[in-house]
Amino acid sequence: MSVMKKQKSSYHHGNLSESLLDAVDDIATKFGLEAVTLRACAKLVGVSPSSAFRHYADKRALLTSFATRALHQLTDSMARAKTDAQENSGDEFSAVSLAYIEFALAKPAFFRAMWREETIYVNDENYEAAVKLLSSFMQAGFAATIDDVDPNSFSSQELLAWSSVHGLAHLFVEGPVGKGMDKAQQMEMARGMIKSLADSLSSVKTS
Amino acid sequence: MSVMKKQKSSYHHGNLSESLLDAVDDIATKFGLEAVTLRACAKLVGVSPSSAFRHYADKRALLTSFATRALHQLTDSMARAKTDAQENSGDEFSAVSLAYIEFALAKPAFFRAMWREETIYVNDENYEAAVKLLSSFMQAGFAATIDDVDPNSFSSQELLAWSSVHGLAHLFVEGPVGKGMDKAQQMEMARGMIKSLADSLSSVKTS
DNA sequence: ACTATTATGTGAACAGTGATAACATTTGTC
DNA sequence: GACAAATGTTATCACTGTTCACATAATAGT
Repeated sequence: MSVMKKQKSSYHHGNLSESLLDAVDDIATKFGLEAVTLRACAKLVGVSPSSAFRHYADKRALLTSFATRALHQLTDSMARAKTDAQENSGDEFSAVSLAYIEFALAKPAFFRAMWREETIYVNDENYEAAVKLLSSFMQAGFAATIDDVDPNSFSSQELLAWSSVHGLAHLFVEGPVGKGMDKAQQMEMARGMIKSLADSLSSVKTS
Repeated sequence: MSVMKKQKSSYHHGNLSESLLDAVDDIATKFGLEAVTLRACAKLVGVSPSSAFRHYADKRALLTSFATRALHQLTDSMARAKTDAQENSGDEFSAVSLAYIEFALAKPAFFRAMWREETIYVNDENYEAAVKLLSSFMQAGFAATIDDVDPNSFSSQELLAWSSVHGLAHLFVEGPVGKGMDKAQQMEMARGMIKSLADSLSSVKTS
């Protein structure tokens, strides 16, 4: 749907830069990130291959935009989980962590695209802002200031929290963990790990 | 050195399959994993591009072998750290964990190559065996049986340990954590997180 | 309303990529 | 020494990202 080519003028597309991102989305979802090719995206949108360069300096810039969008999707999902937990008086930290892992399982190609230094421009300001916003949510359970989060000033506990949640997500997506399992089993595994994490963090806190 | 072309017969190379892995090593180290191209490897070894296909079914098979070798290098490094800790009566678990992260920082391209489902054959038996061996070392601090480690039967605490160490390594290599820091600072950060991890695990254990 | 300028899309090319197949050379075996 | 298997080469293929000259459309200035 979102990738449909505009029929109006049949020359100017009208919204190509965004539609190309949708095409990356489609192809990455269906055939994996390695299958994302500039020509395939252009064909899917119904446009000539070279037209992409009017909107993105190169393929890497396109993938950077896609990664940025994926980061925002993940952050939105975490934000939803957080407010849900607040309303239902659940554990915010667990809810946010589970959302992180659930996203990786649901959209593995997106998760891969987010963290790939060699294929995106990690110094792009939008990308950096998206990462910063995301990382702030992993500090949410620690009453940190949401604004102005510096990935280098994480406390040991906060770093442990992000690392473990991120690490499990990555081991699910790229590694051997939970390989033959279905999503429900994997999420059960994640719940177990997060429980251990939350228990240990609180026990450290109160000690 | 290790990539040098044999001058003896000048037709048959003698040890091409291994030398190609050395070439991947060299190029990945110097120019990153994305720069690893079949032709570049062949040229470095001093051989025609198509000769690689006598030893590897395709590029993905070559990268799988390389990933497997990298996994063994990491495992060796962890094993060394473990025996060192034993001899010096240090903390085995911390030593092994630090070796994991140190490897990722020293050889980021190798670490990337290890965990990339779309560019290697994750069901290759040698790769699977190497992963299994590696994962067993992350259970080392928990007095688990070293043999016959099943990545799906990790306890919550064991999973937390592997996930957090792996996650931090990955956030260092592909993510925003420790970006402007030098290796010493990054390792200090890692020590902090591992300390938090070890503390919390032991506090859970004894509670 | 008409034109000039800018924005956007096209077509044809380029070098570099993984891969294949027919051919060449060496090594090993009887 | 002949023959077969293993190993390396050459030529070629389709496909990739990218560029450049050109075509078309949208917009601004008068």
